[in-house]
Amino acid sequence: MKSEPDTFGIDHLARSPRRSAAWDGVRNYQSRNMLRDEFRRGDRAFFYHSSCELPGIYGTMRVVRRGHPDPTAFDARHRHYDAGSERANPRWYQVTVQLLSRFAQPVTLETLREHSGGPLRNLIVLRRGNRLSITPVSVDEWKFIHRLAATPPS
DNA sequence: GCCAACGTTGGC
DNA sequence: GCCAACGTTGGC
Repeated sequence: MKSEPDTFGIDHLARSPRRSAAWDGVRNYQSRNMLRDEFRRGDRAFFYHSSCELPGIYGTMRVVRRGHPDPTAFDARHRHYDAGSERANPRWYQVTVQLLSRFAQPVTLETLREHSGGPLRNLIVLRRGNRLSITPVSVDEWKFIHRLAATPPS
């Protein structure tokens, strides 16, 4: 799951109550479908920092609440307001995540790329032209990236 | 700041 | 349904 650390990074999550926060503001239909339909309580996710000095994976999270309507879409004063999303028929969804682990060292995009011909050849984040902020990760990819981070999978 | 690569919008 | 214009993402 990607986020810009200037807006909401792993430090923000670490300082949130119960190290938990809503993953809101997603305004892409493919990502919305994953938030609404595919996430389950207990699912794990990487926290990826994008559009920053050192893009890459900084830690892991757990989903503590599955998909539910994103309230920021209903708030006319909010940056992510969408008049097309009504409470009776919500357009945008969020999950609640909780910080699980922070990597001692981030696994940078550059490091991920070093394995784009091998174990990470199917990693969607590495795919040219990928524009999704939320992408699935296979169990093998999950384990391999933990080895790169020198942190045991949680 | 630049730019490639996408998604969205809206006229037709 | 097509497609040009525009907006966004995100690495560099």
